[in-house]
Amino acid sequence: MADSSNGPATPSPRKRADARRNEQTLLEVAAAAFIACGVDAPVRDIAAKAGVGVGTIYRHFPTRADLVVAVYRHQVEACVEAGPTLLASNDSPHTALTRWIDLFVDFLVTKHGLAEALQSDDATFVTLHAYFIDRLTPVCADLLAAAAGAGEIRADIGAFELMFAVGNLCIGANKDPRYDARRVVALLLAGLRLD
Amino acid sequence: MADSSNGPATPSPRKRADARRNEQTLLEVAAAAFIACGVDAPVRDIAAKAGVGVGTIYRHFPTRADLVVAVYRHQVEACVEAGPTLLASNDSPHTALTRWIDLFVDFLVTKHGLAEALQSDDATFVTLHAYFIDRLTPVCADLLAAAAGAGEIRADIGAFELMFAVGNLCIGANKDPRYDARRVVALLLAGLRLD
DNA sequence: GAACATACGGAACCGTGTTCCGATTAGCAA
DNA sequence: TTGCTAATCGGAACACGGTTCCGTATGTTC
Repeated sequence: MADSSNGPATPSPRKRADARRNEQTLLEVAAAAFIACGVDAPVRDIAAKAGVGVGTIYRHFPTRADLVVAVYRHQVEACVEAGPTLLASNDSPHTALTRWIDLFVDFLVTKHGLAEALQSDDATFVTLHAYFIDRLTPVCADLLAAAAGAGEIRADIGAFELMFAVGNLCIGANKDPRYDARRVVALLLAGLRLD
Repeated sequence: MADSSNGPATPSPRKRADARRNEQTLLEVAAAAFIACGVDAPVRDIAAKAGVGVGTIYRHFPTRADLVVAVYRHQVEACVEAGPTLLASNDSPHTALTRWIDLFVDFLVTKHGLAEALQSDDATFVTLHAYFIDRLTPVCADLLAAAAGAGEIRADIGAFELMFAVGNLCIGANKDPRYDARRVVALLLAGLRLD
């Protein structure tokens, strides 16, 4: 579903040159706006900064989720690919799991408002949630299975549940210095250990 | 600050009779609306169901947080009082802590949208967050200190951080059957254990 | 029952997301 | 180069929810 539904991902050569240019500009401007205002950056602001009308945004990215996914796709895919790599390069699957979760947490924590958006009940964001789950849950499942197989962790937690929990723990990560998402996530992973 | 700032808490006899009546009606209607639509229930809806104008709501509860706090005050206070009680009635402080957190999780999970609101970056809700933290953090701190003192848990987590984390884990608790906030919170508490 | 303060209602305003259509322009063929 | 056509654009207009404000209504007091 990822690539078949939304054209924006694959800059098909059938598109007009100005359309491709606008799409590119929008991606850059949106990335900047997300850093500045979070993923809820007003549509009009993004349009204005990109020098286009709001209609142009909606034509390229029908929902906000489409835009967010387009902006962060590279980083999510990098995270997907890091899973097997970490598993191969670490003796302990639990270490690999921890490192991978760290990667994910780093990603979420540095993207202002992303973790919040992932849990927003706004219908616009269900696609976003689905994308993250679709891509990352299988990777997490492999890491979990490896760690459980090695007898390092209990086997009674699902990949979905873990991803969901970690995502939640990243919400508001930069709001108060007394809260450190990384530390709490580490605690959760510690709770998973068997020995 | 809790009682000095917002009249709604103390039904001062200086208020007009119709005002007190409206306030009561609003509390009841709001409670029902929160169950039906979550704490984001449209102001106009609540006003309409209560048979008053929107202005009346804003006069009694200037911010949404005021209304939410008024609706849930009793339950929050019950949670506050449960802390010392549990500590007294359980041999193991860790058990008391676990039970108390369970209470808190139950409260959040059954209040549609409350956990989300607690972390909303909407300025309207910072007061709500502050109220919960003000009331519950000290209780949690006592439980943590007792458990740490008994050597049952590590001492390197603050009450604020734990409350924050638990609150976060309750977000979206009823959204997907694969995610069980209670189970994940239990895992987090397990990660705290020393044994 | 008159005068006053208090409280009420809801119209109006504002900021955002979203839709829609007339104007514009890239791409192409003659 | 010029003219045609379809793809694309821009932004006005609409929808919706929160918030403010003030003329009106009503409880309260004397």
